[in-house]
Amino acid sequence: MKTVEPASEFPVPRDERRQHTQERILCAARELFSRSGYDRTTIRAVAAAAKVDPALVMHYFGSKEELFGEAIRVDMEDVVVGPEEELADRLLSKLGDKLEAEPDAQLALLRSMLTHPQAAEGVRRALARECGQVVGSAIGGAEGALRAGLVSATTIGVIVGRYLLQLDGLKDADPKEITEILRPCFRALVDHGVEPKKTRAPRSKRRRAG
Amino acid sequence: MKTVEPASEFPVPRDERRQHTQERILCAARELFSRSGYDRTTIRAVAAAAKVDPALVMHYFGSKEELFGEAIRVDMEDVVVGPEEELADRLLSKLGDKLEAEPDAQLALLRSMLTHPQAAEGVRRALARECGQVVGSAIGGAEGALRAGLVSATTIGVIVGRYLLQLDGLKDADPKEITEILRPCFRALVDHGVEPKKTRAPRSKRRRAG
DNA sequence: GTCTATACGAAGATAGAC
DNA sequence: GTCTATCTTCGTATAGAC
Repeated sequence: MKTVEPASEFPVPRDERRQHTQERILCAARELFSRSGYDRTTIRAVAAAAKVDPALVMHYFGSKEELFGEAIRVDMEDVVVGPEEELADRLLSKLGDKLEAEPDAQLALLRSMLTHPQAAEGVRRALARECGQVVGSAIGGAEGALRAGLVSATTIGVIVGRYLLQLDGLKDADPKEITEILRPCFRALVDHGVEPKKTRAPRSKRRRAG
Repeated sequence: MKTVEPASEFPVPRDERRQHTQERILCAARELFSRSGYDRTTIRAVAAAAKVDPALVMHYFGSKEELFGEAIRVDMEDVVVGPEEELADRLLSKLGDKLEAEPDAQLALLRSMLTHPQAAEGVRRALARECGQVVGSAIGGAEGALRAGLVSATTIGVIVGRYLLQLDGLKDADPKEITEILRPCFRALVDHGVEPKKTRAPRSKRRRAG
């Protein structure tokens, strides 16, 4: 099979074509990986979806693992810092973004996170980066880490529940409404030792530090 | 390979042996399915772990799919009902049980829920059964379903984060502490239209029904 | 650079000996 | 009832023609 080309009208730069082809393969790979997970996605299927030869996929990416590695690479360089008492809202806002966007790139990662070690590691890293700020706001380090873990767990649970498990009340819900309902939860998880401002004190009894 | 037997001292009832062997296979299957997921678990590996011949596994269970179906079957007949204002605590209590127990049977189901449709359906059903009570407590049906979905998502997120993803602050945490920190979250999610008793009113503005 | 053909291995499933 | 041997299919990966 040959890549569709307009016979030979005028010379398209090879590098451009090549890059375009690679991108199409990657796009197809993301699509299939995100839909079926790593194991059930075959090189052949990716090649077919990208309208190229299977061997070409191997030629470009070397192996299925490397293709997967490229497909799940998602640049996450947008950790916004800010006042501590707004941390919960910042995290919620980021969750809201993901709920609006249907993050196709991230779904490939999430779909395989339970069965593919590399994907699991990627998720752990992404979560640690995003929710890591929660740790610092703790009184004792251990509880801070736990709270960060719970924020991570909630975030993952919502995205997985919506896009992957497609839970009934969640899959068609309005992202705005989701984040609004979750706001008290995030605040309760994040704002513990922090002085309450417009939010009421989340807990009645204090916990000992350490 | 033969199943280890004491030469032939006295006749062990065949049905008993058979049942015992089946149980050993199922146990090995659960172990492997929960560790590696459906796709990466092979009949051969299950047979080896159970110290039986691969063909015997097929003989007993018919196919890999059916074996999986048996392995993930977990009787969940313990939906406790009770006063509505304690619903959040009941749900938390059940979550606490799962966090204490390391539910080996359920992990097989959870591990494959993102890549195996049958497992996904099983999880959806289990969650709906457990968290379905939340729906009824809503003012408008849609928001109730959403809240039930969010409780489900949180629950799944915590268990997945602890046992499967093994998130740092979560994997070694004390279950008691986890549920205590989550309590305000569950209350905020569940107790919305409900008259607050010992818990403060979770929201200030009312929502229109329908 | 692109594609055809194929090697190589592994897995699920089956047939039939004992 | 239990196990050996094998069939079939399908996956990744490679070698080499054009």
